[in-house]
This record gives sequence, structure tokens and C-alpha cells, in this order.
Amino acid sequence: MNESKGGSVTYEYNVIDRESGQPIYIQLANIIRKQINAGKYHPGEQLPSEAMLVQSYHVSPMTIRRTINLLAEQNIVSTAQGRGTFVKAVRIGTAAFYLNRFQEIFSDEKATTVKLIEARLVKTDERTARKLKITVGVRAIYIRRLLLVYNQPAFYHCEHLIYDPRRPIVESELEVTILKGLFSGIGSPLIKKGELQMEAILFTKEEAAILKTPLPAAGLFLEHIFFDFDDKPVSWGWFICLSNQLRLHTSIGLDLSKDSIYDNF
Amino acid sequence: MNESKGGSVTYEYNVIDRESGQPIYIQLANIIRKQINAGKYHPGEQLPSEAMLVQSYHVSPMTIRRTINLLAEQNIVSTAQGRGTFVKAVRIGTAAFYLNRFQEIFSDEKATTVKLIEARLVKTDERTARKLKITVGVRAIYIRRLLLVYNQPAFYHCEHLIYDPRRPIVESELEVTILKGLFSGIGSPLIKKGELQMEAILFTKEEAAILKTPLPAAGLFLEHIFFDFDDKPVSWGWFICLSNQLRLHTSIGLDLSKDSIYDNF
DNA sequence: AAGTGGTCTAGACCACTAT
DNA sequence: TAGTGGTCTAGACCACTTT
Repeated sequence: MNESKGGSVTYEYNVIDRESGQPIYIQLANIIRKQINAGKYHPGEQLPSEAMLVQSYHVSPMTIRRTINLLAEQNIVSTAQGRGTFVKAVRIGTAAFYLNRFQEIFSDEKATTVKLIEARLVKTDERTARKLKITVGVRAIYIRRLLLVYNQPAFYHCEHLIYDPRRPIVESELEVTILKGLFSGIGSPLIKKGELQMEAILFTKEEAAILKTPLPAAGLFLEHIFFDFDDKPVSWGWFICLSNQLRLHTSIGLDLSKDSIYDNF
Repeated sequence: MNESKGGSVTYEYNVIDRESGQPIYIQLANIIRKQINAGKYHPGEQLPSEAMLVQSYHVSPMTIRRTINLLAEQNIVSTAQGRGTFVKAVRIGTAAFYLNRFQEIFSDEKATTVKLIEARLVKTDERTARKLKITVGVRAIYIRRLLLVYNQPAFYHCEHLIYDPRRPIVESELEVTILKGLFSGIGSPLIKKGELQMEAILFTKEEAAILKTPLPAAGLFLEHIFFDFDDKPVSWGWFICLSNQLRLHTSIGLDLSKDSIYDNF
């Protein structure tokens, strides 16, 4: 019943299997992706029009649209109303480095332990006050932690938290804190958004000592600010680590390994 | 004609304007995003079912689906078949750092100039041969360039290119090369995919001298391999720069500034 | 005018989850 | 069994581009 017209039983892999359970629009996207990969359409070239694809694959226009949308989201094709759909060329600017490796480390509860180095109330200095949008001298919680992966120092974390006297600090919270969910995958319901910035830095003496690395050493500095639902900053801080702890890699262009759309993390 | 039933002229901003030209599914996504932002739904809470939304906003199920899909793509909600749609909590692992700033620099032809430091045929060493998947000792093109932004050294680029004797090297190509399109936005039709890796490094004496920076200095190392449509590596190399040349920042969670879907780069 | 992508409808049918 | 999200149809209508 899935044979193409003509009655031949020749196996065609560029054909939709309606029994497979995989959505048609994904099957179609994979078919087109394979065709591009095989060189049937080169960057800059035009794909068949949606009307043509509707005829070729015997699906509804809406389904073709979903297919094209999917490919467009994945930066494989671009669409131009009135002109057509075209294969995109690889551009380095579309590269994205994700922190999922970072999260993996933090959610591995067996391997990762948190060592509290310091936690105290401090009077905020100018910079901290500016970041947390409070007045200089107002008290804030200052926490320093060392995160060990398989008992090896991996991340040094400094953090300034808004101090709310109505919510007394529970000792045990300091090692894990509000932010735990941000890494473990649960997420904090109190945080609305965050801003992150990454830089390469030279380690200070103290940082090198804490991370047990000889000087001079270079590493990554990952700054974060988190905001609550009133758009007020609640946490400002940074992670410092050796580059090999946070290897950032990505790929651009066609990658047939991401056959499925279910690669959300 | 756009008044809600009851004849009242009270202005409601959480209402769909069918004359606005903006697609309904985007308007609806913005409305829901604003409601989440305003605290109407908190992370972990369930959104109204799609059937409810169909009734509330008088649109078809398909349109609601597109809205929910859009919010899911933007990591704002998550869907679970049979259970419902839920507001997502902020998770640091969803952060993505983009190289669009990198591309901006390279496509600004007025500000950016390329200075060729060295270009010659070399016999490949073990590492280069491995990366380019060729035999050790086979000739390759080795190019070193300095990219200046407003006449200041910004990026130091080393690159190994497959040498194809059938295509003689044109002198003038060396300063711009095949890869130009990768940055300028045109893209190369010969490249199918690329792999990128980023690290923090200590500058060598040579690198510091070229980038006119005192030692010791830390910077970013961006390695790239590009593949052609035969999945053969054609270029392996790396960019080295000071961290401030490639500031990497991003935000996670709700961000009302990305109202439109048209923020592709 | 003909062809292109883009949105939207008003359902049908299915798979999954809870009760 | 009732409610949920997920896919798909077979069109209609629109905006835009090219000829």
C-alpha cells in the first residue's frame, strides 16, 4: 500500500511511511535534508515550490508548510515570499554555543559536591550595589563555593544575594541555595530571567590556589545576574573554571545526526 | 468592529487585532508571554487547555497550536501530551552564546581589514594531517592572517587549506579566500558544514606580539573545521583574540523585547 | 497574470494521562 | 471515560515577486 504508482515494489527511501508513527512533516524534512546533503540542491538553489511538493508527496499544503518551517528554523533553508524557498549557505554567525554540558555536570548529583568556602552578610560595595540595583552599604549575602566533580576542583563560584530580613537564612540552604534548580533541571519558580556573560580571564593567585592550578593560567569567567518576577535582581555572581571544564563546541550547517526534532534539553 | 462583545469601547490590550497585519499566532504568543511576565501564570503552573484558548480567543485549534509551539520553541512553556501545557522555569542549561557579534565585525567592510602575514605550501605534520584527514607529508596551504578592526589588531587567524593542484592559487585570493562568505553573510556554496570549538588560552609570545598585548594575557581560541559536500575537510584553523573582541552574552527566561519572531540574523 | 510563500479555518482522528 | 496535546486535511484568502 506504500508502493509508488506503477506497482513496482522497488524500495524507495525517499518516500513517506504513514504507518511509521513519525510525523509526516518530520519525515519530509528529513527527506529534503538528505537530498540537500546528497547534493541534489546546493546552497543558493531553489527548492520545488510548496505546491509542487504537495503534489509530489500527496500531503496537504499545511503539512508542507510545517516541513519548510522546520527546515527554516534549523537554518537549512530560507524562504522569501513571492520568490521561493532556497538552500542556505553555511554562515559562521549562526553558530551557537550551549551550556548544556555545564548543566550536565551540575545535575550529576553523584559526581558533584559543593563545598562552602565562605558565607556572610556584607555591606555592598559600589559595584555590587550597582549590579543588584540597591543602595551602597545595604547588607547583602556573600557566598563563595567550590564545586568539585569527582573530588577535583572544577568551578569556583562567587555570588551576591539580596538579603531579605523577613526570610532568615537557613544554614543548610547555603550549600545548595535557591540557584540549585537552575542547574539540576528543576528550575526556580522565583526567577523570571537571567543574563549571562562569558569572558576569558587570567587567574588571580587566589583563584589558581582554589582551583589547584599553577600560575599563570587562563580560564573562563561566566557572570550571571538573575531577576525575580518584579524584574529586581536577586543574585549576581560568577563562575570561574579551567577551559577544559566547560568545553564549548558546536556545529553549523547540515548535520544529519539531528534527524529528530526531539533533541530539546 | 474590533470591540469585544458588549459594545463597550474599553481598550483591552489582551485582545487580538485581526486588522493589524501581525499574524494571530504571534499576537497570541505575545499576549500569553505578557501574562506570564505579569505573574498571571508562574513557572510550573498549567496554562488553559488548547480547547479553552480556542473558545476564549475565537480562533481555530491550528492557530492555538502554532502559538503554543512558538512559546515552546522559545523555552517559555513545555507541553506534555495528555497532561497539559506548563510554564517553564528558567534553566541555565538553555543558555546559548551566539557568534553574531563575530560576524558583525567581519561583515563591516569599512572597519575591517585583512593583513596577510604568511601564506605558503607546507608539508602537513601529524596533527594537521589528522584534522584534514589526509596523509602526513602531503602538501597543504598554510595561511596566517591578522584582522584589524579600525586599524587595531583584533583577530589572529591561522588556517590550513587542502591544496588542490588543479586549482592554482590566485595571489589575491589569499587575503580574502574561500572563507570570506562565511563571515560576510554570503556563505560559501562549497561548504556543507562546519565544526567549532572554543577555549580560553594563555597567549604565546608570538600571539601576544601579533595582537600587541603585554604578557601574560588570556584570550579566546576559536577552532574551526569546514567540510565540503563530500564530507571532506577543506579547512582547519583557529582564531585567537582578546576576550573583549568577542564578548559573549545572552539571556535566558522571559524577555519581552523579542516580541517578534523576525529576529533571525 | 501567474506563481510564490504565509496565514487561517473547522473540523477529524489519534495517543497519552488522569480518574 | 473525559480531558489533554499532536497531527493532518482540503481548501480559502492574502501579500509579494516576477514576467
